[in-house]
Amino acid sequence: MTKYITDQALVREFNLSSVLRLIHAQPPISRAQMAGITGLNKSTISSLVDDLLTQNLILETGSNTGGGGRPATLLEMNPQVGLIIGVELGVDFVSVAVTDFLGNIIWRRREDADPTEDQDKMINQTLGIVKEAMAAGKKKNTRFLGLGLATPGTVDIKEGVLIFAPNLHWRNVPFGKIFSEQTRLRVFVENDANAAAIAEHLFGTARQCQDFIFVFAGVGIGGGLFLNGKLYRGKNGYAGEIGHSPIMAEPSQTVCHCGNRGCWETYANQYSIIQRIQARLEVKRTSIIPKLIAEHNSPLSIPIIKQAADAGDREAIDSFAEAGHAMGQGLAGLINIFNPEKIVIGGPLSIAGEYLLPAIKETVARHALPEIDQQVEVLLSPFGPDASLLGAIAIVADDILSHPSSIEGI
Amino acid sequence: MTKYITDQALVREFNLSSVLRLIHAQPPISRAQMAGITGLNKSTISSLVDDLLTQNLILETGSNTGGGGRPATLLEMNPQVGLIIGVELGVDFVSVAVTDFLGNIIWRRREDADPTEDQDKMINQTLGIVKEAMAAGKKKNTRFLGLGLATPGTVDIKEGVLIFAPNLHWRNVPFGKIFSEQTRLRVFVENDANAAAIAEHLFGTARQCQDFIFVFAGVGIGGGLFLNGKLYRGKNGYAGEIGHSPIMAEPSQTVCHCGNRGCWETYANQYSIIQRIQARLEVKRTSIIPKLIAEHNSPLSIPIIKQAADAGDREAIDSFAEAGHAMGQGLAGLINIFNPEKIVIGGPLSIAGEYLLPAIKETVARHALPEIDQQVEVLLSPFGPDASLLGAIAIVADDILSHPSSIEGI
DNA sequence: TAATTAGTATGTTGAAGCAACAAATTGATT
DNA sequence: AATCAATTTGTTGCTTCAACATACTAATTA
Repeated sequence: MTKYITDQALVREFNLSSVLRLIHAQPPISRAQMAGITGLNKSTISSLVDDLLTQNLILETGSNTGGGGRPATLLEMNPQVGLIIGVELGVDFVSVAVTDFLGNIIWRRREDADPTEDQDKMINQTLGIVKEAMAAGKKKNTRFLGLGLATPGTVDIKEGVLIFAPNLHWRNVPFGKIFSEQTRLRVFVENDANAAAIAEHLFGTARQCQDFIFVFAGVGIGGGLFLNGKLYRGKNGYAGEIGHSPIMAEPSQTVCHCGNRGCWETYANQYSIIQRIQARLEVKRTSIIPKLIAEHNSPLSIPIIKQAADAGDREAIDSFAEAGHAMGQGLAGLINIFNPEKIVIGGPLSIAGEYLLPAIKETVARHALPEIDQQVEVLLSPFGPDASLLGAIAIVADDILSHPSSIEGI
Repeated sequence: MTKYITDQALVREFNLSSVLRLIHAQPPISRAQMAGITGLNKSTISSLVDDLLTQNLILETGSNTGGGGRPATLLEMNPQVGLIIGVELGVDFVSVAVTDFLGNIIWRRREDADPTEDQDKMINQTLGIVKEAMAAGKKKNTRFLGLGLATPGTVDIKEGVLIFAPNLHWRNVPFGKIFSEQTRLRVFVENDANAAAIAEHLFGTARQCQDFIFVFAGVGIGGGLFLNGKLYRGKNGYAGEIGHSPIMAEPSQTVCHCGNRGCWETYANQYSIIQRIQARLEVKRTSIIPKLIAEHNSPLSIPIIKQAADAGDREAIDSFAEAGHAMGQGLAGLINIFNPEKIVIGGPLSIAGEYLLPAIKETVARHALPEIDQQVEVLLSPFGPDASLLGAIAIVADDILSHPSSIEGI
């Protein structure tokens, strides 16, 4: 439903949030600069800044004695205002991190996990790590601002319930309730790709960016759509299933788990790369990959292929390039549809980004409409495979940036 | 850039707009009901409604003596507040309409035109029709609220300039300047599919709908993306080029004018249907279409094929179904990406909607992810081939709904 | 010392809330 | 049938408080 402005308190909250986001996005910044940017009166800005200083959300840090006139007092975020806990539930692992308010990691742990085995077991394993995280954070002598949880699947973000995650085979899991009862923290739950998109907007490579798409490349290919300056979730929160669009490729398509043939994600997910390598190795044996597999004593994986590519292995490099071309074809379609400012690629596959990106860009340029293609920047997430973990952090920070006075109650 | 709330006048304007849109969307409605819906105080609503009554934007119409208690005074839009002129520049025609504030058509005219011949000539032809429209409107003894112009291509809506229209081969045409100088009216310019989407939201089948996609099917296939309750234009206004996504089809693809093979729009635009019919007629001659072509003494066209289908002609019906299947494949991809509430199909091709829609729905159901497909409604625009003409009207009405006090100056 | 820019203090404006009230109806009670 | 309580709608007058305007002080450069 549409949001209506009601009383003056909401106006205050809105402007407080605008000023805080401005300081967050373009630090350091002075009161006078912000008055210019926002159109708000100088004295109003001063009053809002006073509030934020009182709440310890921001700091006065030095002064800018640039041109003539009185030097400006510069303002920045206060990273120490409190800690945030982020949890990423992956398809075969759990990651937990503790960060300051700016997303700087203070503590982290990652464990393998198997969601198909037992749901309660995996949740308890996660809760165990979270409790360690809290113990580590408590040494910092500050408070926790909240806990964010990113998970594949559809999420009812208001209730904090995972509605349906096909990859985990989970339905209706009340993460919000479970984690807030166990930690006594405010808990936010969000889809992994959506969360990662918010992380890029707040901490990453899409700051200031109103229109971009985060592409989560891993077991499947998912998307976080950040449009008109906010996340787009669709009618029921399913928006962003970009991996099941067809691409133009040779007719011998494998059947996607969605039942169709030709889906983009069947050509460019991590298994497709592994299969491609395996097929190549059966024909040709000049690769160093078999040796690496033996050394690691583990099945073929993206990190191993990456290591081979780093050593100059042709098979590895070519396979990544093939996947990059498939990815580029899918992206070209998205670019035509969205005319985005940026495409940001993250997730497990992005550790091989340096090998994928040239192929991606080349294919995008060939298939997207030239007028639109010239406007878009295709980038790798600075968080790589941790994009959703940082996303879990980001959804907590984002809530505070939206409602600055809410932290009074914490 | 982000919109900042500044002074109380903006809050007033915002709430005035909220109340006006509510009356527009759910008439008739009482002050008390609106207080409930918006959360604004009863007395605030009364004050806002007084303003709108003074401006003649709304009317008190009867009272609702339903349950116990004092009967409510019901409010509706005042269609007579002023007239709107809409102009659609098509690839081979010009349409002009005069409507009241609710989009009811009072006068209209459509003429064939050839944009490739001479740009000035086509603009003068259009201006001529607009002047007739104004003469017709002046008899109604009311004012004009503005003129809207819908055109294929990319538009700088702030400056009212058509940046680039590949189908017309036009670049940098300052429609806003030209038409406001010639008519002395406020002029709004918008892309045809975007305008049509706004028409669906205000007057058509997507009222109240926050997330829907308008599909303009004609010479090409374009999209108007209405997301999170507002139009999404992308970084440079190119968003909505949905027709160049590939679909899964037999490998013998024709080359699209964009240079790629396999584009959705090459399988489902109006020429593709005409070609399909021609190919069938060369093989088989039991169709009534050759007879109809002779009767009309004009080349094969969608209306003729439609007429044949109405008469039960197999070739016509089957060709529409084939196009519908292609359309359904393209829509399935969009549905996965957007999880929209509705898909609304309009434009020239939609006159054959009754023959296309069953095939579209069947194919969508087969190719979209079931979870998402169950949420979407695929509909025909009630305005059919006039969707963009009504769109031109709608962008004027929408501006007034957004800024109710702006009409004081008209 | 003048000019310039940053930020603050004080009083004003006005949008919306609040609470009490008036208006118009229904229905139960006398 | 007349009356009165209950209920819902809409208005009036007063209060609150967020932002503005303007005049001020502060701190720097030339």
